[in-house]
Amino acid sequence: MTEEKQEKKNHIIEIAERLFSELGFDGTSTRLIAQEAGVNMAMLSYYFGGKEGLYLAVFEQRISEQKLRLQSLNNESISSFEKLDKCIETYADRMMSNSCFQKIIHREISLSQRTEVNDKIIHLMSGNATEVKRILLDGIANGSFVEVDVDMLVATMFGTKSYLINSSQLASFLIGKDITDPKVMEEDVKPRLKNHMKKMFKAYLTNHNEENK
Amino acid sequence: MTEEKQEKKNHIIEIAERLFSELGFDGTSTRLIAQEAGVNMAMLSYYFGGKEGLYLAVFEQRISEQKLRLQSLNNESISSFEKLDKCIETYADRMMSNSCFQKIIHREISLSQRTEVNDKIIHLMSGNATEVKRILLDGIANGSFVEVDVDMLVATMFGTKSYLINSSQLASFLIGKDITDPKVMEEDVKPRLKNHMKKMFKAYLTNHNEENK
DNA sequence: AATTATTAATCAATCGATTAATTAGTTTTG
DNA sequence: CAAAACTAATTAATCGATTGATTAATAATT
Repeated sequence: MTEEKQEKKNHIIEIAERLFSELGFDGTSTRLIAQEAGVNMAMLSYYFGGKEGLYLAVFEQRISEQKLRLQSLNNESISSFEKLDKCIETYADRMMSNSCFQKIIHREISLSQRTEVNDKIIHLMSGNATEVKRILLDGIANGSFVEVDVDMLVATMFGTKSYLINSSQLASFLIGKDITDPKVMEEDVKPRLKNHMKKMFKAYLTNHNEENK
Repeated sequence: MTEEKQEKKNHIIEIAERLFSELGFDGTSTRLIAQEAGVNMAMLSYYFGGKEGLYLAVFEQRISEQKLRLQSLNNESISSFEKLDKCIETYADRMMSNSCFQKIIHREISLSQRTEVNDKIIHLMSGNATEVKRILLDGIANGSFVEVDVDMLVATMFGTKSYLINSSQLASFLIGKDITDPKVMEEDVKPRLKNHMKKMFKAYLTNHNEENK
């Protein structure tokens, strides 16, 4: 059955994604993946052409879901502040789910090898960064926002979220709760992150009392 | 010679640090380390007891330098704003150097294994986070700062810097320059990061016009 | 002479990948 | 409709390569 086969492939991808995120690419053996997925090791090559192919399949699977709908957001006729808020909202919602994939992406970026996967990631992520940057630049151009270092502000936006996901052990210590617990993440961390980002960005982007120096 | 031996050990550690940061722990073979360092492979076990021991040695080497002198800063009798500025300054200076080690640390945290190394990192990094948190809490307590979500703000501080270092490929695209170039990093990125962080933090921590809702 | 440092060679273990054989499922054919 | 032929899916076993580690022999230093 075609759909049955696809289900099995998806199951393998799901397992592989988790293991890759926990153990890294080199740290995850095909034997372990096969064992955890409950399939024969040869199936990985049969389905995906090998370990590298499976790794790529994980990205193919997620990368479409991952594309933020910021382009359409940027075309809406709403204020720059509303765009920014929606952007923060969307990003936080998206990023908190599939944290496994986020970890893989982040680790893959920090290494500088495996160029095929790397190129895909860079293309995807840089596209997102560009959209956020445009919202900020537009806001500055139409006078809604004060002039700030846009690049650094984008780094702050992505970096803050990234810290909570990728340094979850540290963040858990900082907050005093186990961030990896989905309930804590959803009901505590996510709302606080959204609120924090919105307030801080607004305060910074409307701050007029330090024009000199 | 004891010092000559120590020099050789340090040289190996230096090479290993770079390779671990570029290729990851599992992705770096002992043969490659020995080759790059120009020593026999057996020397790694002879000196460090094995690959894991060498990995630990990298941390032992760096972890002392890594400890920020924030405790003393916290005892100085200066304003909360000055403390915060100095904190940002110190952190940016420290973090931009030895970015290799920073990458290793970050990757090690995002994985959740290799517990001995992990514990050391968590202990070190959480200590730093606590100090920054205290500066912010003190500032709020004495009325210098507006009440904000301190934990999230600490995440922003560490996350922004982490983004520039660990996602340097993305950040380079964002900024339009090669961040990995030390000259660019020192003369462009670092000053901008410091300036950005100081202004944003100040704007956020002195913002009084949105108390409602 | 005795301890330390260094080398080349080799160890077992594990890696990803592939093979040949077997089962299951589908299609063709009488 | 059912037997045969064929294709796809799955398995166990094995492949060569590479891994980290260790050995026994040699060189250097004390």
